[in-house]
Amino acid sequence: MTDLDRIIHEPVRLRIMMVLSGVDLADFKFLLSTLSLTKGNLSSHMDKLERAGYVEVRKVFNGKIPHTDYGLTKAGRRALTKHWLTLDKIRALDASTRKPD
Amino acid sequence: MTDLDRIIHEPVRLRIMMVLSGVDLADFKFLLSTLSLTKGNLSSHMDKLERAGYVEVRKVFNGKIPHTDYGLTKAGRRALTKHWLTLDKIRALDASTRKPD
DNA sequence: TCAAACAAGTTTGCGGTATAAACTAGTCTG
DNA sequence: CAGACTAGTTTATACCGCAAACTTGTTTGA
Repeated sequence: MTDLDRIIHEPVRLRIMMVLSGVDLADFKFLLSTLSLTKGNLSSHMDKLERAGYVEVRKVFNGKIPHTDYGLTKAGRRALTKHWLTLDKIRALDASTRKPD
Repeated sequence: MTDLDRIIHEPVRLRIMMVLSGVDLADFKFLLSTLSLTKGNLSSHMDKLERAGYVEVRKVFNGKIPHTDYGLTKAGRRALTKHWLTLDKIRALDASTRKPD
């Protein structure tokens, strides 16, 4: 009940997921500059999110230049919503474990 | 601004901090059963929190039996409050990065 | 034309860490 | 006094985040 999904909980990925939740698609460069990450770091996080089934990757060519877009999947949106609910529960733990007077 | 303190962010420690924030002191056994951890796991997390200056450890003898109590320090309470504020900011990221229509 | 610079990511290596199992130091019980 | 119990601590392992180095291909300039 208070179990956090570590795929999403990782600070960088939590921010990635939140940014993606606000748009339909975001490309690599946009995420890179929005979140101030190195390319390697972003790449490996996106890979993890894709393997988890939380983001969908769409690779296309704009003319001759490769371009990568990312978007949340349904499962990703669900998992993100659930994650915040779980955090809310943890946030309420102080009251629920306080010893009675 | 959206930088999370990894000492606190770790799921088990976030729960430990929240439980401690609801009481003056909690002992090892209480935390162990409340959070369903192994002793080794709890011990090393408490060590990390102590080194970070977020919890204070009080070791006493109840008769001949050793007893360990933990409580949040002022710095610990401050850091925990700040952590939730930072999470609130991340939670608002979807709105702030959404592209204008 | 062909080398140097650039673009868009991916792979690799390193340092750090969460976890449970094994251990420690001391106490109680039969 | 041997074996079980208490209350933790230390150790070993397997995983993981991060930046640097690499890859594959394209554009520029001399």
